[in-house]
Amino acid sequence: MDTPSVMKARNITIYDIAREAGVSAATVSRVLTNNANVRPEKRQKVQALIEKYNFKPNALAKGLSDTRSKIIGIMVADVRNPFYAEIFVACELAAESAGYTVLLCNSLGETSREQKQLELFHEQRISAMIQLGGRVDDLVSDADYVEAVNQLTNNIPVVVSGKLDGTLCYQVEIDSMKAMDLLMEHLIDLGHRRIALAGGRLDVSSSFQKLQRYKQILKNYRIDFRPEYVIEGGYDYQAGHEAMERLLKCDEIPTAVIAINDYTALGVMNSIQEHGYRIPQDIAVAGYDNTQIATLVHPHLTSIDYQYETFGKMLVGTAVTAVEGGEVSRIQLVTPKLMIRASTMPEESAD
Amino acid sequence: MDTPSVMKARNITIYDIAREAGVSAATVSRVLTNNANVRPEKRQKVQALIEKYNFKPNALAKGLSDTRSKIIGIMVADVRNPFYAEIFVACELAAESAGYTVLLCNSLGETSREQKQLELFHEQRISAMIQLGGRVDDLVSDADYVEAVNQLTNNIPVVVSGKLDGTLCYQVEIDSMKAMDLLMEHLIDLGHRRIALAGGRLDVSSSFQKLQRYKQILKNYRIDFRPEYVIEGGYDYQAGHEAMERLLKCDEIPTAVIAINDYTALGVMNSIQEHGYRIPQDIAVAGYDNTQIATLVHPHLTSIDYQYETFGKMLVGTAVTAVEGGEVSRIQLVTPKLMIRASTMPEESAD
DNA sequence: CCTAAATGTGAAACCGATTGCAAAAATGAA
DNA sequence: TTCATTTTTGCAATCGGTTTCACATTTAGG
Repeated sequence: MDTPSVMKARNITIYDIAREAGVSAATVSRVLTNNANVRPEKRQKVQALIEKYNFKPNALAKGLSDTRSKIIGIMVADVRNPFYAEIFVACELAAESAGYTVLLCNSLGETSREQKQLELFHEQRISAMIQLGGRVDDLVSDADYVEAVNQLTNNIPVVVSGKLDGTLCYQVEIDSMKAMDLLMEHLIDLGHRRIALAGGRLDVSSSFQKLQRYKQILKNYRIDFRPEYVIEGGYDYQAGHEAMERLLKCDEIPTAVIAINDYTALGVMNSIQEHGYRIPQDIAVAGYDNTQIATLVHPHLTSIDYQYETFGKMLVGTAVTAVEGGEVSRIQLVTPKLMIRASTMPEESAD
Repeated sequence: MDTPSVMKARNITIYDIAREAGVSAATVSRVLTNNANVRPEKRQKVQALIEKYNFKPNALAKGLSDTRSKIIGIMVADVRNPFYAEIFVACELAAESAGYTVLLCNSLGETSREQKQLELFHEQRISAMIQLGGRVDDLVSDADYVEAVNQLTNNIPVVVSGKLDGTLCYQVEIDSMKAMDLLMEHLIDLGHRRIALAGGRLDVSSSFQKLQRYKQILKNYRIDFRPEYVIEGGYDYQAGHEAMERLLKCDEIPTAVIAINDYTALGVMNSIQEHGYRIPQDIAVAGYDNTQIATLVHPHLTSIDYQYETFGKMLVGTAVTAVEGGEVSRIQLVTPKLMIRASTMPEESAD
């Protein structure tokens, strides 16, 4: 079945424009890059033709000649997690205004995929890489992976959120100490003294840090640390539900629970409600990430907002500045914000 | 501050390999592309050097020489919507095994962004485009946009889900008739006769189709259509909540509500529960999309599963086949599946 | 009016792969 | 051994831009 009418049109090139304008390709290039000096009349003529043919310079050719594509590779654990989706969109917007394109990859928690994605980035000759979650957040880094990332940092800037020891990465971190401070102070101000933590694996650096700070704050307020109030687990709904089931079996049930993220918090909340307790009157609940879920549940969930827009700008800004040879500090912090909602504030629950 | 030790290493090329192996670049290329006939000993030697230097062919150069990058551009309305996130991941996996890379863009519902993304895709010389949501799902297509897409379809295959009249796009659709059938039959089997629809805008083709089918089924079962049971609105939590508030004011309150998606269903559920009604004993609720939310809420939500893996495979498969000159039918359907959970089945609520 | 400095322009090299073509080498048959 | 094949191989062109460099043309200054 032939389709004569649907003939593929060859993409028009800088030479086509040059020929018709009666100038050289170099001149067209100068018009494109804007900065060089071209006689106004010629510039006009060329620009008119560019419009006329809807000419768009070939990014491949451009990338080939300056040995890098203007693409920033972003690797996240899983974009189906709203936390990463928020960050991705923030990065996309930031990259767009800097004239870069972003390439998203999901590592899906598999080291083999992570390695493969690195190769793919290499093939695409990306300008910089941003990585969040996955390997970079493990407390003990995988030697092979560190090696691969190191090789990458020799060629391009790599920006990570999370620790990746032994590499020359730039770090943009959420100030998780500060986040824990905000939550704990909020709860302690409300009179809570029996505060539990639910979910999170301690071999993940961000979760580990949260626990450290939690202990520190208890000490500052001269509140005894109770090991039975720290329930390790995963990062999903189930983890929260299971954690709460165990907490409800404690001799003294906690009066407040901080979950590792909003999904986990939801599990905690459902467990509480199933047992007939009220939130926040009997038990207050708070989460992390301030995803859409926080305002979808009942009561609305107090959560830590990660300032995605700012975060995205800093990630991409760091990458771009480094690519273009500017000075950027190796490590930067984003200050989180506490979003107080009905799950910790009884008087606000009449929403 | 100079960093002498962090000298950027030039990427090694096919020529470097060729020189050291004592062969021509063409031979290395043949080894790379595998298919040509190269003497085994030379092939060995070349392959060893490729390993040794961790050489990865430059995708830009490759793309330049065959005038297309092996990239599939995917444009979705907003990846923060779990529905699109699921599809994206499915497409990513499918593309990966076909040897393609996917480039994700969010139109965020702005026509101007959509147009700009199209230009960006053009510059990147992508092999194919997949579009979901946004303009392509409007019942009345925007003339400028159709023109732009048409121009694209002259050069590369465009696969859409949703109607985009007046273009030569390939269509991969969820069988939304079938989806409505499944939901309605399920509810009617359970004895429901007063079934309402919540959320969705009727200028969006998928929503419009759902309504058409809904009416048809009512007619088949000789159930009267009640206009007050169809509450138009958005696609978020709020829309569901507001819709239910209105439905609760009807003379005869519906005994079942079908929401336009899971978020909206959640709004409906919360409204019902706030008014002291029980789900599903007093009012049954069902949603669309079968996102993670469906099993996070209480009771778990009956929803339509879009078979993301299959869907992604078909989208990418169509794109790839078309790119490579194979035959694909212009329009294909994915059959959805009903996920029955506690929000419609009282006996299953003891989960 | 003549030179010096500033500006505008094109030819050609280059970026790193693929590929058609022809030469060279290996193979086989006579 | 020789000639006809078949298999391997390398040369050189191509893809579509950017950039350098040298030359041409203005413009300004004395």
